[in-house]
Amino acid sequence: MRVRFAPSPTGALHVGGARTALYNWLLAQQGATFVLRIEDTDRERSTPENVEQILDALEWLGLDDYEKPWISQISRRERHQEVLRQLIDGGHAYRSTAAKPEVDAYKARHGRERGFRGEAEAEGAVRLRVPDDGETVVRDIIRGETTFAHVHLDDPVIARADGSVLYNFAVAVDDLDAGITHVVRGEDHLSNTPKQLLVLEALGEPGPLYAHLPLLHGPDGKKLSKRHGAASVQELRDAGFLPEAVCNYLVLLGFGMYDDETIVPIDALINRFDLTHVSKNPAQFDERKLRWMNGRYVRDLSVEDLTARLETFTGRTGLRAAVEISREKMQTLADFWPLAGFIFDGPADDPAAREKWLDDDGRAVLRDVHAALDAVDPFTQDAVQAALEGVVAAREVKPKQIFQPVRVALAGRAISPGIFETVVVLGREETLRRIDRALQSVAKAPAP
RNA sequence: GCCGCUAUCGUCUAGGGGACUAGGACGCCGCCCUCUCACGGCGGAAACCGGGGUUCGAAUCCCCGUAGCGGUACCA
Repeated sequence: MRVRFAPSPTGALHVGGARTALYNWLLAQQGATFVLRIEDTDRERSTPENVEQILDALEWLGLDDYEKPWISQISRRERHQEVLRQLIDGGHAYRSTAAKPEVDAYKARHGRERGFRGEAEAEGAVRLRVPDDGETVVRDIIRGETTFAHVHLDDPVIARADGSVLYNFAVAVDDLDAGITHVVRGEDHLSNTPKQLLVLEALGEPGPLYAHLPLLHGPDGKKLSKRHGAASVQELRDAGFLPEAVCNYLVLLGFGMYDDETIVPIDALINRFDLTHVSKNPAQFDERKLRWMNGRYVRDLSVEDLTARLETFTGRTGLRAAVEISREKMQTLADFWPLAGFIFDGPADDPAAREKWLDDDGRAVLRDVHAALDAVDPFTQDAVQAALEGVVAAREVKPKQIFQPVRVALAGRAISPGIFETVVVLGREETLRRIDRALQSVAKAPAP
């Protein structure tokens, strides 16, 4: 069994493409040979930058154990010309100058549902001759057999007038030469499959087995694109998602497990994945569910691992202590800095929080807390907690009345990791300094 | 227009003639936990597109409609 992933040469890897790659990769883990080929027959759009982006995305996802990738247009020109000549000489294809107007005129005469048939000419583009009778059957593991009657099919153009070949021709010949047995790709290719099969048939070749995956849609039900937010793997990475969560989510988006598990690591998926259980209907990409799933994966990471990833993501170092007290509150890596950045960069500026919690009562509380923490020794979490709870008891108020002013003094906002943990991570000196500063800044603020 | 694919809670899905009072997950609502935000726990609302068949029996099989999506390029 040989499978291949043949993405467009257009830079960023679309999440739909990522899912296709994932399914191919899963098949490879089950024993298939996995081939990667950039399919580019359109004036070499496969720039080194574009190819690198695709390869990077696959590497990030951990799907990079394919056979050495190759680019169709660049390496296959001569072979394509050879097959083209073979088809023309054999009477399976012909040159024709007929374009859109001629095709429309033909259909006006013979009926809208009749496929275009042209006459052989001395020059022009190359069209494949489709038999008038019969049908081409696409054998698909996911959908069963789909039949296309030849009468409805136009003689497809397989090469331009300048001799450069077109996708439906190139992909058929490339798959044939690469010995591909199973083609797993998006459903958008289903309607063009008979053209590819017809090329193969003219060559006397049987054609592979297909598995056309349902398309991915955005929240509005339309094909997923940039305007839906993160539509590419690189955007997902930049948004702070973990590759293992993205893989888990993508596999299950369109693939139903027999049991009811949702969080299934990619390794566990290898044994259970089965093309016959891939869903037939298009799926909407739901970023909220991905966020939830990503949170689960974040919490399963060790503190060391999570710290390393966050240091790469933020470009900062020395994050470990802050990570340890924040990990329960993150869904994505991008959530970390807004939550814990104050530990490193000083309090945030949230006027509403200051106004609410640093009023006269709040300042009185801060003075008590300052005194209490000043006396704590050793400065451990238990001791800090006892000291702060002592203030709560002494003032006979709800814990929140004490903890929130402290939180705002330290973090500058009403949301932060646990207050005892935060105080300990900041240390006595920094904590007291921030409380002093909060008292001063409030005192200096002009009275309303 | 023509050709094709698809159709279960808002979303992802389980379901392959009786086990369906249609199960799980995200999201949503309520309660609990609680120093904020989260996490976690418990509970709840929420679906078989419509119409005909086949059958003792249909979410499941067939047909027709409808809707959504895709293809229809000298794009990939």
